Amino acid sequence: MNSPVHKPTSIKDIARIANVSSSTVSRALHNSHLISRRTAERIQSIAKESGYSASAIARGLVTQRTKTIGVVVTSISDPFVSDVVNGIEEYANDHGYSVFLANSNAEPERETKVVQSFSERRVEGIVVTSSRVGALYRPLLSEMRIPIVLVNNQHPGEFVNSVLIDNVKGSADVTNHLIQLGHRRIAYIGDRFGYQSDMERLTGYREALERADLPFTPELVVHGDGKCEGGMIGVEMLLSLPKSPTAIFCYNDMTALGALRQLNLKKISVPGDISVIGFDDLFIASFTQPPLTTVRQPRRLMGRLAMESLLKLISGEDSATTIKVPAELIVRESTAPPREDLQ
Amino acid sequence: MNSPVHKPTSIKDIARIANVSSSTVSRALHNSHLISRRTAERIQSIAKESGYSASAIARGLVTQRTKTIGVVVTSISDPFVSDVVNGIEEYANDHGYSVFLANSNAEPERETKVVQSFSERRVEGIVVTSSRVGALYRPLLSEMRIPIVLVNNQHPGEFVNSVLIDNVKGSADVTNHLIQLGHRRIAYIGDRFGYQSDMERLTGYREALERADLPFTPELVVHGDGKCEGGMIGVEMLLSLPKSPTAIFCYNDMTALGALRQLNLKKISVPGDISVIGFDDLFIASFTQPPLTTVRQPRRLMGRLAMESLLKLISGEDSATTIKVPAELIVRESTAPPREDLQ
DNA sequence: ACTGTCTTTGCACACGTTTGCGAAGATGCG
DNA sequence: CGCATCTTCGCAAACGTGTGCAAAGACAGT
Repeated sequence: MNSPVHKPTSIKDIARIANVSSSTVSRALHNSHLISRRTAERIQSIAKESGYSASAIARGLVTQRTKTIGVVVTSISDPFVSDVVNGIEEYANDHGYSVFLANSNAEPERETKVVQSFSERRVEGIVVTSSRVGALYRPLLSEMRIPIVLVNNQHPGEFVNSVLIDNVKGSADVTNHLIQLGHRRIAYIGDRFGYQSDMERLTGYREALERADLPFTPELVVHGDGKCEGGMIGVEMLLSLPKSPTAIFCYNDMTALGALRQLNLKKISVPGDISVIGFDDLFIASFTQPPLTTVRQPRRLMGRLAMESLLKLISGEDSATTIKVPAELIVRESTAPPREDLQ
Repeated sequence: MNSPVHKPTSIKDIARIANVSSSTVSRALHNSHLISRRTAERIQSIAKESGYSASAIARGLVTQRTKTIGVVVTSISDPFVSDVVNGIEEYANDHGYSVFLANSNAEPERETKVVQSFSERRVEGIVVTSSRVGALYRPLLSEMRIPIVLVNNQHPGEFVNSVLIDNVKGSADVTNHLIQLGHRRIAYIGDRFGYQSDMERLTGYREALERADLPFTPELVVHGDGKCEGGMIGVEMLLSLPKSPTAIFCYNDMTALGALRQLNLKKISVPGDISVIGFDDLFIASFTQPPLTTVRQPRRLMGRLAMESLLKLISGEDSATTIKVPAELIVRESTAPPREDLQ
């Protein structure tokens, strides 16, 4: 009646019922060829009707393989992160792995605590997404020898495997798209100074200009903050130039959102007067006014690739240390040829 | 050099170094009062410098407590879900629990497989968010006696604990807000027929009308699909009425998004000609044109409450079977008094 | 009938930890 | 000094499963 702890049926219980040894039961449940079909089926039916559920922890203890991995994220609320985790979980689950999830909230001490916990749980691998504290993993990694894969890490050291987006190529695609539309004065609103992804996107922008024999104009590059406010301020700065740009490439969609809002406030038509383009293809990008041209990161794919890479590491293969995935330009309605009188 | 599997140092290794028994080491690491301070400190320092990491699985095997819980979600990519999970993970982690995450993709067979996996992993509890297959858990629940908490489940059976949003109250708040602004013809664009949350929101809407002595007009209630398209079609239907409503209450923000889009297409001003209001307070709600008045669900709080409830169940307490959390009206710029000539 | 091979099963140990119990030593009290 | 109590530690069992090895039985070949 009131049994607070209900002991699940074990392999020994079944052995007793079937009148065999526990090792026979273990083998029968694994369809070992060492057991005759008759007794195997008999044991399996007993197991089924007694509601047997094998203990993964006992198995893990003896096999030394837990079939679990840990993923640590800054915040699962971040839409980018949750999509990546979606891909990781899917791939992991399809390969018999369960995943531990932990938020770090970008706090280093919490991050170490989480990794320590994963270590005690004997996860076979770890994937870290969007963390800025990559260096922190070096001692832990070498000490406990757990394979680690980073995805879109801000400071990917050479010592770990990682999958990351091809920022340079994606950014060049954006710029080329604008150039082909006829734009010649193209601005860039970046993130805060020093972020690797921001620098890479700036690089792509400059390379594309150079290839098209267009001049690089330092005044057309301003810094935002990766958020809405930065986009608004960035636009304000660009509009105060003696000659405004005809197109604005924003570091990410949030920045573009701010840019759109500020342009709307100023009664400047998009894309009639100025074209705007973002990066990330957040859910919101297709619902702005006008729908935003942007660059899509294959987030779920990146998660799957990270997990695939991790499984290779676990099985002992030396997989490629870094995987670079292509970004995809998504053309919507916020970009158009420049007004003729402004060209 | 090439040791593919690196055995972590165990309690026995430390015992050998410290020249004591393994049980002494175990107690020393737990700061047991059975061990003298001197030897305890000696052992702890040895453990630290040898990089010892206790095996949670071995511990779990003997203590019969894994300190893990499982959370199964339809999709972690859903912003509602990811916020709830954020709250769950935070509360769980603060109480020493690790969480397994698994997507069900709303596929029943995958859901059972996942729960089976959790069972084998000997999780101490399970929380399920936004699932429609609640009934599926009854046999599993009774069979393996694992505490389960549901959050915002579509069919919360009486047999499980659950935390859910107060749809009726939130919906009544919305309707009252519109009534106080002076609206008398208020429309409702619902979800597909038969969903519990939709029916509850409709109930709140009707109750508020009744309390204000306003008539309930069946033509003003149309069905959407919980998505953007449903909102667009719903608006179209409402505009074809002989007398259009002056305000539209949408089942959720996505529906409201569609409504805004369609109204914009028809050159109908919001909130000048028609007020629009949503439900959920998705991230996007503050970025629409105009920013959307809506109802906020305290998603992280719901996650924390679910985990708190689950921990009580695990410790044997009979916690309240259902927790109802209040929704909060967020007034932005998509609602205003009706045009005087339309009142 | 003897030997050898193949099939099927059980014994025993291992995985790494916790914990009840007993024992040894230290200490206190009369 | 005798005895009781307290402190500190080790022994051994247990958790539930997997697996090498031996053994028992079945069977075929000579």
